[in-house]
Amino acid sequence: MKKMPHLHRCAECSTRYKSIFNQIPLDEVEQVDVGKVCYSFKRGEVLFYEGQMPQGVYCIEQGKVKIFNTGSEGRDQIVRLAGNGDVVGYRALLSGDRYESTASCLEDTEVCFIPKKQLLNMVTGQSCLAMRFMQHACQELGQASKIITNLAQKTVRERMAEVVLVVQETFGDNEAGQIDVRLSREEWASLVGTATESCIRVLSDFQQEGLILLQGKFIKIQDRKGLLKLGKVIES
Amino acid sequence: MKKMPHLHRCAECSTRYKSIFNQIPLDEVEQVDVGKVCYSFKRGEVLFYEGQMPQGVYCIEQGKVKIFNTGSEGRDQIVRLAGNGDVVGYRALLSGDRYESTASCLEDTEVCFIPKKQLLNMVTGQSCLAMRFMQHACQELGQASKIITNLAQKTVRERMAEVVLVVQETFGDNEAGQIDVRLSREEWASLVGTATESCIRVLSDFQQEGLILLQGKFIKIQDRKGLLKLGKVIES
DNA sequence: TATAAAGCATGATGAATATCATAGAAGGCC
DNA sequence: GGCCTTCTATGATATTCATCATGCTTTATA
Repeated sequence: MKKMPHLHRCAECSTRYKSIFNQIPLDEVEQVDVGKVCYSFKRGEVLFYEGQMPQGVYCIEQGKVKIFNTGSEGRDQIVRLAGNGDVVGYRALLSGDRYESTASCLEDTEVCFIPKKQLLNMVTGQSCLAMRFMQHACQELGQASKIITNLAQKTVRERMAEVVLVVQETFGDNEAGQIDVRLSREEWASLVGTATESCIRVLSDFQQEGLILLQGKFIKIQDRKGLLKLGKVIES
Repeated sequence: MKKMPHLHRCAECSTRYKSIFNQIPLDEVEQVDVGKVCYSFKRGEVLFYEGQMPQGVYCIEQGKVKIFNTGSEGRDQIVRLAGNGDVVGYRALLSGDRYESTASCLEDTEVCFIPKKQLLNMVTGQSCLAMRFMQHACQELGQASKIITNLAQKTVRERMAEVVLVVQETFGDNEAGQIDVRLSREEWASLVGTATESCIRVLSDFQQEGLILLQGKFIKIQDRKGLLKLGKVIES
Protein backbone atom coordinates (compact mmCIF):
# COMPACT_ATOMS: atom_id res chain seq x y z
CA MET A 1 0.00 0.00 0.00
CA LYS A 2 2.95 2.32 0.32
CA LYS A 3 4.71 1.62 -2.98
CA MET A 4 5.28 4.58 -5.25
CA PRO A 5 3.95 4.34 -8.80
CA HIS A 6 6.07 3.82 -11.91
CA LEU A 7 5.72 6.89 -14.07
CA HIS A 8 6.15 7.28 -17.79
CA ARG A 9 4.67 9.32 -20.58
CA CYS A 10 1.99 7.68 -22.60
CA ALA A 11 1.97 8.13 -26.36
CA GLU A 12 -1.71 8.27 -27.18
CA CYS A 13 -4.44 9.85 -25.16
CA SER A 14 -7.53 9.91 -27.30
CA THR A 15 -10.14 7.98 -25.39
CA ARG A 16 -13.56 9.54 -25.19
CA TYR A 17 -14.16 9.85 -21.48
CA LYS A 18 -17.51 8.30 -20.77
CA SER A 19 -18.37 9.63 -17.37
CA ILE A 20 -17.73 13.35 -17.36
CA PHE A 21 -15.99 14.43 -20.52
CA ASN A 22 -18.81 12.61 -22.25
CA GLN A 23 -19.34 13.74 -25.83
CA ILE A 24 -16.31 15.98 -25.49
CA PRO A 25 -13.29 14.31 -27.12
CA LEU A 26 -10.16 15.08 -25.17
CA ASP A 27 -8.61 16.72 -28.27
CA GLU A 28 -11.24 19.37 -28.14
CA VAL A 29 -10.99 19.91 -24.42
CA GLU A 30 -7.27 19.94 -24.93
CA GLN A 31 -7.28 23.28 -26.73
CA VAL A 32 -6.88 24.92 -23.34
CA ASP A 33 -4.61 22.17 -22.14
CA VAL A 34 -0.91 22.58 -21.46
CA GLY A 35 -0.23 20.29 -18.55
CA LYS A 36 -1.72 16.90 -19.31
CA VAL A 37 0.59 13.96 -18.55
CA CYS A 38 0.08 10.22 -18.77
CA TYR A 39 1.10 7.77 -16.10
CA SER A 40 1.22 4.03 -15.81
CA PHE A 41 0.31 2.31 -12.55
CA LYS A 42 0.83 -1.31 -11.61
CA ARG A 43 -1.77 -3.44 -9.84
CA GLY A 44 -2.01 -2.42 -6.20
CA GLU A 45 -0.39 0.97 -6.68
CA VAL A 46 -2.18 4.04 -5.40
CA LEU A 47 -3.34 7.10 -7.34
CA PHE A 48 -3.94 9.14 -4.21
CA TYR A 49 -4.35 8.69 -0.47
CA GLU A 50 -7.11 9.81 1.87
CA GLY A 51 -6.07 13.09 3.50
CA GLN A 52 -3.88 14.39 0.66
CA MET A 53 -4.67 17.67 -1.08
CA PRO A 54 -5.77 16.99 -4.66
CA GLN A 55 -3.30 18.11 -7.32
CA GLY A 56 -5.43 17.17 -10.32
CA VAL A 57 -7.78 14.56 -11.72
CA TYR A 58 -7.08 11.15 -13.22
CA CYS A 59 -8.77 9.95 -16.40
CA ILE A 60 -8.58 6.20 -16.80
CA GLU A 61 -7.35 5.33 -20.30
CA GLN A 62 -7.19 1.63 -19.62
CA GLY A 63 -7.57 -0.25 -16.37
CA LYS A 64 -9.63 -0.52 -13.20
CA VAL A 65 -9.53 1.40 -9.95
CA LYS A 66 -11.21 1.06 -6.57
CA ILE A 67 -11.97 4.10 -4.42
CA PHE A 68 -12.29 3.27 -0.74
CA ASN A 69 -12.42 4.74 2.75
CA THR A 70 -10.52 3.26 5.66
CA GLY A 71 -12.71 3.08 8.78
CA SER A 72 -11.55 3.66 12.33
CA GLU A 73 -10.81 -0.07 12.81
CA GLY A 74 -8.69 -0.11 9.66
CA ARG A 75 -11.26 -1.99 7.60
CA ASP A 76 -11.80 -0.71 4.07
CA GLN A 77 -15.12 0.28 2.55
CA ILE A 78 -15.16 0.55 -1.23
CA VAL A 79 -17.38 3.44 -2.25
CA ARG A 80 -16.86 3.35 -6.01
CA LEU A 81 -15.33 1.31 -8.82
CA ALA A 82 -13.98 3.02 -11.92
CA GLY A 83 -12.90 1.69 -15.31
CA ASN A 84 -11.98 2.79 -18.83
CA GLY A 85 -13.04 6.33 -19.52
CA ASP A 86 -13.96 7.17 -15.95
CA VAL A 87 -12.64 10.29 -14.24
CA VAL A 88 -11.33 9.80 -10.71
CA GLY A 89 -10.50 12.29 -7.98
CA TYR A 90 -12.56 15.20 -9.20
CA ARG A 91 -14.85 15.36 -6.18
CA ALA A 92 -12.31 16.57 -3.64
CA LEU A 93 -10.65 18.86 -6.15
CA LEU A 94 -13.87 20.62 -7.10
CA SER A 95 -15.17 20.96 -3.56
CA GLY A 96 -11.79 22.20 -2.34
CA ASP A 97 -11.46 19.46 0.30
CA ARG A 98 -8.78 16.89 0.94
CA TYR A 99 -9.35 13.43 -0.47
CA GLU A 100 -11.95 11.60 1.59
CA SER A 101 -10.87 8.30 0.06
CA THR A 102 -7.92 6.38 -1.32
CA ALA A 103 -7.78 5.23 -4.96
CA SER A 104 -5.84 2.11 -5.80
CA CYS A 105 -5.50 0.04 -8.97
CA LEU A 106 -7.20 -3.35 -9.29
CA GLU A 107 -5.01 -4.10 -12.33
CA ASP A 108 -2.26 -2.39 -14.32
CA THR A 109 -3.76 0.94 -15.29
CA GLU A 110 -2.95 3.79 -17.68
CA VAL A 111 -4.19 7.16 -16.57
CA CYS A 112 -4.07 10.61 -18.00
CA PHE A 113 -3.45 13.20 -15.29
CA ILE A 114 -4.85 16.71 -15.64
CA PRO A 115 -3.28 19.13 -13.13
CA LYS A 116 -5.50 21.18 -10.86
CA LYS A 117 -4.84 24.62 -12.34
CA GLN A 118 -5.42 23.18 -15.74
CA LEU A 119 -8.72 21.56 -14.84
CA LEU A 120 -10.03 24.63 -13.05
CA ASN A 121 -9.21 26.70 -16.14
CA MET A 122 -11.12 24.25 -18.26
CA VAL A 123 -14.11 24.21 -15.93
CA THR A 124 -14.36 27.96 -15.46
CA GLY A 125 -13.67 28.58 -19.14
CA GLN A 126 -16.08 26.07 -20.65
CA SER A 127 -19.40 26.36 -18.91
CA CYS A 128 -20.66 23.17 -20.59
CA LEU A 129 -17.90 21.32 -18.77
CA ALA A 130 -18.93 22.78 -15.41
CA MET A 131 -22.44 21.61 -16.20
CA ARG A 132 -21.21 18.11 -17.00
CA PHE A 133 -19.30 17.86 -13.75
CA MET A 134 -22.28 19.22 -11.88
CA GLN A 135 -24.62 16.70 -13.47
CA HIS A 136 -22.23 13.88 -12.82
CA ALA A 137 -21.81 14.80 -9.17
CA CYS A 138 -25.59 14.99 -8.82
CA GLN A 139 -25.97 11.56 -10.37
CA GLU A 140 -23.38 10.05 -8.06
CA LEU A 141 -25.18 11.74 -5.17
CA GLY A 142 -28.39 10.01 -6.13
CA GLN A 143 -26.64 6.66 -6.23
CA ALA A 144 -25.04 7.37 -2.86
CA SER A 145 -28.43 7.98 -1.29
CA LYS A 146 -29.59 4.58 -2.60
CA ILE A 147 -26.48 2.89 -1.21
CA ILE A 148 -27.06 4.49 2.18
CA THR A 149 -30.62 3.18 2.30
CA ASN A 150 -29.52 -0.29 1.25
CA LEU A 151 -26.78 -0.44 3.86
CA ALA A 152 -29.21 0.66 6.53
CA GLN A 153 -32.03 -1.67 5.59
CA LYS A 154 -30.98 -4.68 3.54
CA THR A 155 -29.40 -7.89 4.80
CA VAL A 156 -25.92 -9.02 3.78
CA ARG A 157 -27.42 -11.55 1.35
CA GLU A 158 -29.54 -8.90 -0.32
CA ARG A 159 -26.67 -6.44 -0.58
CA MET A 160 -24.35 -9.14 -1.93
CA ALA A 161 -26.82 -10.01 -4.68
CA GLU A 162 -27.14 -6.38 -5.65
CA VAL A 163 -23.40 -5.76 -5.57
CA VAL A 164 -22.70 -8.69 -7.89
CA LEU A 165 -25.16 -7.21 -10.38
CA VAL A 166 -23.75 -3.70 -10.05
CA VAL A 167 -20.18 -4.85 -10.59
CA GLN A 168 -21.26 -6.72 -13.69
CA GLU A 169 -22.94 -3.59 -14.99
CA THR A 170 -19.79 -1.60 -14.27
CA PHE A 171 -17.24 -3.86 -15.94
CA GLY A 172 -19.28 -6.20 -18.12
CA ASP A 173 -18.32 -9.80 -18.91
CA ASN A 174 -15.11 -11.20 -20.39
CA GLU A 175 -14.90 -13.77 -23.21
CA ALA A 176 -15.42 -16.56 -20.70
CA GLY A 177 -18.71 -14.99 -19.62
CA GLN A 178 -17.32 -14.04 -16.21
CA ILE A 179 -17.62 -10.62 -14.64
CA ASP A 180 -14.58 -8.85 -16.06
CA VAL A 181 -12.72 -7.93 -12.88
CA ARG A 182 -10.45 -9.72 -10.40
CA LEU A 183 -11.62 -9.04 -6.87
CA SER A 184 -10.51 -10.91 -3.77
CA ARG A 185 -13.16 -12.11 -1.32
CA GLU A 186 -11.98 -9.38 1.00
CA GLU A 187 -12.65 -6.79 -1.70
CA TRP A 188 -16.12 -8.18 -2.34
CA ALA A 189 -16.68 -7.89 1.40
CA SER A 190 -15.49 -4.26 1.33
CA LEU A 191 -17.98 -3.55 -1.41
CA VAL A 192 -20.88 -5.10 0.47
CA GLY A 193 -19.87 -3.82 3.88
CA THR A 194 -19.49 -7.10 5.72
CA ALA A 195 -16.83 -9.40 7.18
CA THR A 196 -14.70 -11.43 4.77
CA GLU A 197 -15.91 -14.72 6.23
CA SER A 198 -19.55 -13.73 5.87
CA CYS A 199 -18.88 -12.72 2.29
CA ILE A 200 -17.27 -16.08 1.53
CA ARG A 201 -20.20 -17.93 3.05
CA VAL A 202 -22.81 -15.93 1.17
CA LEU A 203 -20.98 -16.38 -2.13
CA SER A 204 -20.79 -20.15 -1.74
CA ASP A 205 -24.46 -20.19 -0.71
CA PHE A 206 -25.22 -18.32 -3.95
CA GLN A 207 -23.27 -20.94 -5.88
CA GLN A 208 -25.15 -23.78 -4.20
CA GLU A 209 -28.43 -22.07 -5.01
CA GLY A 210 -27.41 -21.87 -8.66
CA LEU A 211 -27.27 -18.08 -8.73
CA ILE A 212 -23.59 -17.75 -9.60
CA LEU A 213 -20.50 -19.81 -10.42
CA LEU A 214 -17.27 -19.21 -8.52
CA GLN A 215 -14.24 -19.67 -10.77
CA GLY A 216 -11.21 -18.67 -8.75
CA LYS A 217 -11.16 -14.90 -8.52
CA PHE A 218 -13.87 -14.66 -11.14
CA ILE A 219 -17.63 -14.87 -10.80
CA LYS A 220 -20.04 -15.94 -13.51
CA ILE A 221 -23.69 -15.00 -13.15
CA GLN A 222 -25.98 -17.99 -13.69
CA ASP A 223 -29.36 -16.59 -12.69
CA ARG A 224 -29.66 -12.88 -13.16
CA LYS A 225 -33.36 -12.81 -12.40
CA GLY A 226 -32.79 -14.75 -9.21
CA LEU A 227 -30.20 -12.23 -8.08
CA LEU A 228 -32.47 -9.33 -8.94
CA LYS A 229 -35.28 -10.86 -6.91
CA LEU A 230 -33.08 -11.81 -3.98
CA GLY A 231 -31.47 -8.36 -3.88
CA LYS A 232 -34.88 -6.69 -4.10
CA VAL A 233 -33.51 -4.57 -6.91
CA ILE A 234 -35.97 -2.24 -8.58
CA GLU A 235 -34.65 -1.72 -12.09
CA SER A 236 -35.09 1.81 -13.32
CA MET B 1 -48.49 11.70 4.08
CA LYS B 2 -50.96 12.32 1.24
CA LYS B 3 -52.26 15.73 2.27
CA MET B 4 -51.78 18.51 -0.26
CA PRO B 5 -49.94 21.60 0.94
CA HIS B 6 -51.57 24.95 1.71
CA LEU B 7 -50.28 27.47 -0.81
CA HIS B 8 -49.96 31.20 -0.48
CA ARG B 9 -47.66 33.90 -1.71
CA CYS B 10 -45.05 35.09 0.70
CA ALA B 11 -44.33 38.80 0.94
CA GLU B 12 -40.62 38.86 1.55
CA CYS B 13 -38.01 36.59 0.11
CA SER B 14 -34.68 38.08 0.94
CA THR B 15 -32.85 35.42 2.90
CA ARG B 16 -29.28 34.82 1.92
CA TYR B 17 -29.23 31.18 1.01
CA LYS B 18 -26.40 29.61 2.90
CA SER B 19 -25.88 26.36 1.12
CA ILE B 20 -25.80 27.04 -2.60
CA PHE B 21 -26.78 30.60 -3.32
CA ASN B 22 -24.11 31.44 -0.80
CA GLN B 23 -22.77 34.96 -1.17
CA ILE B 24 -25.36 35.56 -3.89
CA PRO B 25 -28.33 37.44 -2.41
CA LEU B 26 -31.52 36.31 -4.04
CA ASP B 27 -32.21 39.84 -5.29
CA GLU B 28 -29.19 39.61 -7.47
CA VAL B 29 -29.96 36.15 -8.72
CA GLU B 30 -33.46 37.39 -9.27
CA GLN B 31 -32.49 39.69 -12.14
CA VAL B 32 -33.14 36.76 -14.45
CA ASP B 33 -36.03 35.58 -12.35
CA VAL B 34 -39.65 35.76 -13.39
CA GLY B 35 -41.25 32.69 -11.86
CA LYS B 36 -40.32 32.56 -8.20
CA VAL B 37 -43.22 31.78 -5.86
CA CYS B 38 -43.42 31.30 -2.12
CA TYR B 39 -45.30 28.53 -0.41
CA SER B 40 -46.16 27.70 3.14
CA PHE B 41 -46.14 24.10 4.34
CA LYS B 42 -47.50 22.73 7.58
CA ARG B 43 -45.66 20.20 9.73
CA GLY B 44 -45.81 16.77 8.10
CA GLU B 45 -46.65 18.08 4.64
CA VAL B 46 -44.55 16.98 1.71
CA LEU B 47 -42.52 19.13 -0.71
CA PHE B 48 -42.05 16.29 -3.17
CA TYR B 49 -42.36 12.53 -3.38
CA GLU B 50 -39.86 9.89 -4.46
CA GLY B 51 -40.50 9.03 -8.10
CA GLN B 52 -41.91 12.41 -9.17
CA MET B 53 -40.24 14.46 -11.90
CA PRO B 54 -38.73 17.61 -10.39
CA GLN B 55 -40.47 20.84 -11.37
CA GLY B 56 -38.12 23.18 -9.56
CA VAL B 57 -36.11 23.67 -6.40
CA TYR B 58 -37.18 24.72 -2.92
CA CYS B 59 -35.27 27.27 -0.90
CA ILE B 60 -36.11 27.14 2.79
CA GLU B 61 -36.88 30.61 4.09
CA GLN B 62 -37.85 29.40 7.52
CA GLY B 63 -38.37 25.89 8.79
CA LYS B 64 -36.95 22.39 8.79
CA VAL B 65 -37.20 19.58 6.28
CA LYS B 66 -36.19 15.91 6.27
CA ILE B 67 -35.21 14.16 3.04
CA PHE B 68 -35.67 10.41 3.20
CA ASN B 69 -35.85 7.23 1.14
CA THR B 70 -38.41 4.55 1.72
CA GLY B 71 -36.83 1.09 1.64
CA SER B 72 -38.44 -2.04 0.22
CA GLU B 73 -39.93 -2.95 3.63
CA GLY B 74 -41.48 0.50 3.95
CA ARG B 75 -39.01 1.70 6.57
CA ASP B 76 -37.67 5.23 6.07
CA GLN B 77 -34.03 6.21 5.92
CA ILE B 78 -33.34 9.91 6.39
CA VAL B 79 -30.46 10.92 4.13
CA ARG B 80 -30.37 14.65 4.85
CA LEU B 81 -31.79 17.33 7.09
CA ALA B 82 -32.27 20.86 5.81
CA GLY B 83 -33.01 24.15 7.56
CA ASN B 84 -33.12 27.91 7.01
CA GLY B 85 -31.31 28.92 3.87
CA ASP B 86 -30.84 25.42 2.51
CA VAL B 87 -31.82 24.50 -1.01
CA VAL B 88 -33.74 21.26 -1.42
CA GLY B 89 -34.52 19.19 -4.48
CA TYR B 90 -31.76 20.42 -6.73
CA ARG B 91 -30.00 17.08 -7.11
CA ALA B 92 -32.64 15.29 -9.15
CA LEU B 93 -33.41 18.40 -11.17
CA LEU B 94 -29.81 18.98 -12.17
CA SER B 95 -29.05 15.35 -12.95
CA GLY B 96 -32.27 15.01 -14.93
CA ASP B 97 -33.56 12.10 -12.82
CA ARG B 98 -36.74 11.59 -10.89
CA TYR B 99 -36.63 12.30 -7.18
CA GLU B 100 -34.79 9.52 -5.37
CA SER B 101 -36.20 10.70 -2.05
CA THR B 102 -39.20 12.31 -0.41
CA ALA B 103 -38.97 15.67 1.37
CA SER B 104 -41.30 16.38 4.25
CA CYS B 105 -41.52 19.19 6.78
CA LEU B 106 -40.48 18.64 10.41
CA GLU B 107 -42.24 21.87 11.36
CA ASP B 108 -44.25 24.60 9.64
CA THR B 109 -42.01 25.78 6.84
CA GLU B 110 -41.84 28.68 4.40
CA VAL B 111 -40.20 27.89 1.10
CA CYS B 112 -39.43 29.84 -1.99
CA PHE B 113 -39.97 27.75 -5.10
CA ILE B 114 -37.90 28.36 -8.22
CA PRO B 115 -39.36 26.61 -11.29
CA LYS B 116 -37.20 24.30 -13.35
CA LYS B 117 -36.95 26.42 -16.50
CA GLN B 118 -36.10 29.38 -14.38
CA LEU B 119 -33.36 27.60 -12.45
CA LEU B 120 -31.81 26.11 -15.56
CA ASN B 121 -31.69 29.57 -17.12
CA MET B 122 -29.97 30.88 -14.05
CA VAL B 123 -27.47 28.04 -13.96
CA THR B 124 -26.58 28.12 -17.64
CA GLY B 125 -26.53 31.92 -17.68
CA GLN B 126 -24.45 32.52 -14.58
CA SER B 127 -21.46 30.23 -14.65
CA CYS B 128 -20.57 31.14 -11.05
CA LEU B 129 -23.89 29.62 -10.05
CA ALA B 130 -23.16 26.40 -11.90
CA MET B 131 -19.85 26.31 -10.08
CA ARG B 132 -21.58 26.79 -6.73
CA PHE B 133 -24.01 23.95 -7.39
CA MET B 134 -21.15 21.78 -8.59
CA GLN B 135 -19.11 22.48 -5.47
CA HIS B 136 -22.07 21.88 -3.25
CA ALA B 137 -22.90 18.57 -4.89
CA CYS B 138 -19.25 17.53 -4.52
CA GLN B 139 -19.29 18.43 -0.85
CA GLU B 140 -22.46 16.44 -0.25
CA LEU B 141 -20.86 13.57 -2.12
CA GLY B 142 -17.91 13.62 0.24
CA GLN B 143 -20.25 13.52 3.23
CA ALA B 144 -22.20 10.68 1.65
CA SER B 145 -19.05 8.60 1.31
CA LYS B 146 -18.38 9.12 5.03
CA ILE B 147 -21.93 8.10 5.91
CA ILE B 148 -21.61 4.96 3.81
CA THR B 149 -18.43 3.94 5.62
CA ASN B 150 -20.00 4.63 9.00
CA LEU B 151 -23.10 2.59 8.21
CA ALA B 152 -20.96 -0.29 7.02
CA GLN B 153 -18.53 -0.29 9.92
CA LYS B 154 -19.82 1.41 13.05
CA THR B 155 -22.17 -0.01 15.66
CA VAL B 156 -25.58 1.48 16.40
CA ARG B 157 -24.20 3.12 19.55
CA GLU B 158 -21.38 4.75 17.64
CA ARG B 159 -23.64 5.96 14.85
CA MET B 160 -26.17 7.29 17.35
CA ALA B 161 -23.49 9.33 19.12
CA GLU B 162 -22.33 10.77 15.83
CA VAL B 163 -25.85 11.52 14.61
CA VAL B 164 -26.70 13.44 17.78
CA LEU B 165 -23.64 15.62 17.21
CA VAL B 166 -24.39 16.12 13.52
CA VAL B 167 -27.97 17.15 14.17
CA GLN B 168 -26.77 19.65 16.75
CA GLU B 169 -24.33 21.07 14.21
CA THR B 170 -27.12 21.30 11.64
CA PHE B 171 -29.76 23.05 13.74
CA GLY B 172 -27.88 24.39 16.74
CA ASP B 173 -29.35 24.79 20.22
CA ASN B 174 -32.48 26.65 21.35
CA GLU B 175 -32.71 29.03 24.32
CA ALA B 176 -33.14 26.04 26.65
CA GLY B 177 -29.84 24.60 25.45
CA GLN B 178 -31.57 21.71 23.68
CA ILE B 179 -30.88 20.67 20.11
CA ASP B 180 -33.26 22.91 18.18
CA VAL B 181 -35.42 20.35 16.40
CA ARG B 182 -38.35 18.11 17.31
CA LEU B 183 -37.66 14.56 16.16
CA SER B 184 -39.59 11.48 17.21
CA ARG B 185 -37.68 8.40 18.35
CA GLU B 186 -38.67 6.81 15.07
CA GLU B 187 -37.08 9.69 13.19
CA TRP B 188 -33.89 9.44 15.19
CA ALA B 189 -33.90 5.75 14.30
CA SER B 190 -34.35 6.61 10.61
CA LEU B 191 -31.35 8.91 10.83
CA VAL B 192 -29.17 6.27 12.45
CA GLY B 193 -30.44 3.37 10.39
CA THR B 194 -31.75 1.15 13.17
CA ALA B 195 -35.00 -0.10 14.72
CA THR B 196 -37.03 2.33 16.78
CA GLU B 197 -36.74 0.16 19.90
CA SER B 198 -32.97 -0.03 19.59
CA CYS B 199 -32.85 3.73 19.18
CA ILE B 200 -34.93 4.23 22.32
CA ARG B 201 -32.68 1.91 24.29
CA VAL B 202 -29.46 3.54 23.11
CA LEU B 203 -30.79 7.02 23.87
CA SER B 204 -31.73 6.08 27.41
CA ASP B 205 -28.36 4.37 27.85
CA PHE B 206 -26.75 7.63 26.77
CA GLN B 207 -28.81 9.47 29.36
CA GLN B 208 -27.82 7.05 32.10
CA GLU B 209 -24.20 7.46 31.10
CA GLY B 210 -24.53 11.22 31.44
CA LEU B 211 -23.93 11.91 27.76
CA ILE B 212 -27.28 13.51 27.02
CA LEU B 213 -30.52 14.59 28.68
CA LEU B 214 -33.86 13.49 27.23
CA GLN B 215 -36.50 16.17 27.61
CA GLY B 216 -39.60 14.97 25.77
CA LYS B 217 -38.94 15.34 22.07
CA PHE B 218 -35.85 17.37 22.76
CA ILE B 219 -32.32 16.30 23.51
CA LYS B 220 -29.75 18.28 25.44
CA ILE B 221 -26.10 17.37 25.04
CA GLN B 222 -24.35 16.96 28.39
CA ASP B 223 -20.96 15.57 27.40
CA ARG B 224 -19.89 16.53 23.93
CA LYS B 225 -16.42 15.07 24.30
CA GLY B 226 -17.86 11.79 25.50
CA LEU B 227 -20.09 11.60 22.43
CA LEU B 228 -17.19 12.44 20.13
CA LYS B 229 -15.11 9.69 21.67
CA LEU B 230 -17.90 7.13 21.70
CA GLY B 231 -18.81 7.90 18.09
CA LYS B 232 -15.17 7.70 17.06
CA VAL B 233 -15.62 11.02 15.32
CA ILE B 234 -12.52 12.53 13.77
CA GLU B 235 -13.11 16.27 13.73
CA SER B 236 -11.86 17.94 10.59
C1' DT C 1 -62.92 16.66 28.92
C1' DA C 2 -63.18 12.18 27.25
C1' DT C 3 -61.50 8.91 24.25
C1' DA C 4 -58.78 7.25 20.78
C1' DA C 5 -54.55 7.16 18.62
C1' DA C 6 -49.84 7.66 18.47
C1' DG C 7 -45.54 7.58 20.68
C1' DC C 8 -42.43 5.86 24.31
C1' DA C 9 -40.44 2.37 27.19
C1' DT C 10 -38.84 -2.17 28.62
C1' DG C 11 -38.46 -7.22 28.81
C1' DA C 12 -37.97 -11.65 26.43
C1' DT C 13 -36.54 -14.00 22.55
C1' DG C 14 -34.42 -15.22 18.24
C1' DA C 15 -32.05 -14.28 14.02
C1' DA C 16 -28.31 -12.22 11.61
C1' DT C 17 -23.75 -11.44 11.55
C1' DA C 18 -19.00 -10.82 13.48
C1' DT C 19 -15.24 -12.96 15.50
C1' DC C 20 -12.06 -16.59 16.55
C1' DA C 21 -9.76 -20.77 15.29
C1' DT C 22 -7.97 -23.89 12.14
C1' DA C 23 -6.83 -26.07 7.85
C1' DG C 24 -6.44 -26.64 3.05
C1' DA C 25 -5.62 -24.32 -1.65
C1' DA C 26 -3.50 -21.20 -4.65
C1' DG C 27 -0.14 -18.09 -6.09
C1' DG C 28 4.33 -15.75 -5.98
C1' DC C 29 9.33 -16.23 -5.66
C1' DC C 30 13.95 -18.05 -5.07
C1' DG D 1 10.25 -27.77 -7.80
C1' DG D 2 9.73 -26.48 -3.26
C1' DC D 3 8.85 -23.12 0.20
C1' DC D 4 6.52 -19.31 2.06
C1' DT D 5 2.86 -16.21 2.08
C1' DT D 6 -1.61 -14.95 1.10
C1' DC D 7 -6.18 -16.29 0.10
C1' DT D 8 -10.14 -19.24 0.69
C1' DA D 9 -13.07 -22.18 3.26
C1' DT D 10 -15.65 -23.94 7.19
C1' DG D 11 -16.91 -24.87 12.01
C1' DA D 12 -17.77 -23.12 16.71
C1' DT D 13 -18.98 -19.37 19.44
C1' DA D 14 -20.17 -14.69 20.88
C1' DT D 15 -22.33 -10.36 20.08
C1' DT D 16 -25.18 -7.22 18.25
C1' DC D 17 -29.42 -6.09 16.95
C1' DA D 18 -34.31 -6.79 15.28
C1' DT D 19 -38.61 -8.44 16.42
C1' DC D 20 -42.51 -9.48 19.25
C1' DA D 21 -45.25 -8.53 23.22
C1' DT D 22 -47.08 -5.60 26.60
C1' DG D 23 -48.07 -1.56 29.38
C1' DC D 24 -47.59 3.18 30.15
C1' DT D 25 -47.58 8.13 28.59
C1' DT D 26 -48.33 11.79 25.78
C1' DT D 27 -50.69 14.01 22.10
C1' DA D 28 -54.44 14.74 18.98
C1' DT D 29 -59.39 15.06 18.14
C1' DA D 30 -64.30 14.90 18.72
